[in-house]
Amino acid sequence: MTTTPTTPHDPAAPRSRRALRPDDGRLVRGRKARSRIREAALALFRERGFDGATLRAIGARAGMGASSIYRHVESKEELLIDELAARQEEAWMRFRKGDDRRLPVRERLGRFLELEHALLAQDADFTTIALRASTQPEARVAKRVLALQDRTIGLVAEILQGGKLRGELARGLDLLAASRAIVHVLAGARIPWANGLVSAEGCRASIAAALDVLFSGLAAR
Amino acid sequence: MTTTPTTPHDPAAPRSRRALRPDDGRLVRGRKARSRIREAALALFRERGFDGATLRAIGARAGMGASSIYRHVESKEELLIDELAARQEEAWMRFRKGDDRRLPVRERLGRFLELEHALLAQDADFTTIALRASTQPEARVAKRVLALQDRTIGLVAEILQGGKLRGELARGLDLLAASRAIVHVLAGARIPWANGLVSAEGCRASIAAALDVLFSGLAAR
DNA sequence: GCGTGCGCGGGGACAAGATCGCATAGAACC
DNA sequence: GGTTCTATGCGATCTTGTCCCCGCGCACGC
Repeated sequence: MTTTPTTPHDPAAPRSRRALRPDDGRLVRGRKARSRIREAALALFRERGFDGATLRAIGARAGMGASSIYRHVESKEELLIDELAARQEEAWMRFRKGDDRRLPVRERLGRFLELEHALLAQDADFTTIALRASTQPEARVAKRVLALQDRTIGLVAEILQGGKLRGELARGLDLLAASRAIVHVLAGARIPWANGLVSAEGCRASIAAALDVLFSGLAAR
Repeated sequence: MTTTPTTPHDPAAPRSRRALRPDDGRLVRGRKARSRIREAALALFRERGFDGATLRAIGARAGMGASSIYRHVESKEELLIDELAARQEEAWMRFRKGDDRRLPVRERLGRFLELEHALLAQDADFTTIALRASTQPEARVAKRVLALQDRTIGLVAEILQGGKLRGELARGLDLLAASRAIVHVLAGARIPWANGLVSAEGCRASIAAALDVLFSGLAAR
């Protein structure tokens, strides 16, 4: 997915001339440090929100100075994206586990969105930050967020595909465009909620209404 | 629109016990300063982009120190929101001027989106920043962006309404939900473009495809 | 055993947005 | 004319993400 893997200091793929053995003490220490950082960051995000969680505080909780965090991470946003990616993964796994391809598309889609929503609703910050990250000039982070979104779109497309095969969907339907539209509408509906302008219930209702519109279409029949 | 007008230092509505006459020298000076700031900010945004335009630089060009800017503005984002609002206003005016209510909805909508897009496409920064602003914890800015978006949604709803009256749209259509969906899809489609992951043409195509989907609907007929 | 290379951690510095307390100046009121 | 009130302006300072450079310590080849 990433078009430029030539990052000089990418900790995941060090460009050392002589490859280190994966059980090298230094690498092991590094991995432990990374997981400490992730834990600390997540806890502090929960406690104080993304902006409230200072890198210095995260560093302190992880047992290191703030600047050392940059040995393992390229930016603060990346910490949150890591977490977001992990949660997405989990939500998708959970979806697949309970998924039944014989159900009507509408229902499968509903279940998927339900899980996706539950995932993000855990912290309102996630919606906010994922979006903000996608608007950061630092390309690396934005691209990761968009890649995640692309995967979501892909999953939705897969679900729709099932429905299309069984004739539940319009024949000429552009699956990709449709999936994109669904995902975008979801994101758009969540923004006012993340800003506290709409209740969780209002957000859900808005999404449901949008799905109705999407399924039946605007044009007169 | 704003639910909390009790800001202690809101320059637009000072809560002085004794109201100042609008031609009070201080107020006049303040107005001039504000417009100088706006000019300087806009010019620098154009020259160096939002992040490249330092508050200190803006202040210098406006003939004052950076900190003084905060006498007139609550945050850097607000400067850009001002500009965005002005452009929205202009785009809407231009739309209304050339609008013909007898045209098919689809066409009217297309023209509207065209103008809206031309407006934002002037600087890719606008899409990015408007979106980023809507994710800022500072409620004031986020709310202004969302209010702008709400107005856009309202305008789209108005356009759709015309089509509905003439039977071009589905009878049971939820106009508000539909308008929201359209605007959200637009925003969603613009994000990858603003990040340079999709060409302007790709973005436009994606929007067109989404509109197709929206109009004809997902479900089989 | 011993240099050597490399990953890691830290202190300090920097940039830029934001805040604070003080100074100024002009208007209003006596 | 003097006092007071208040919008404006400024310099210093704070905060926080990020960068730079140094020292440490461990693994590896000799």
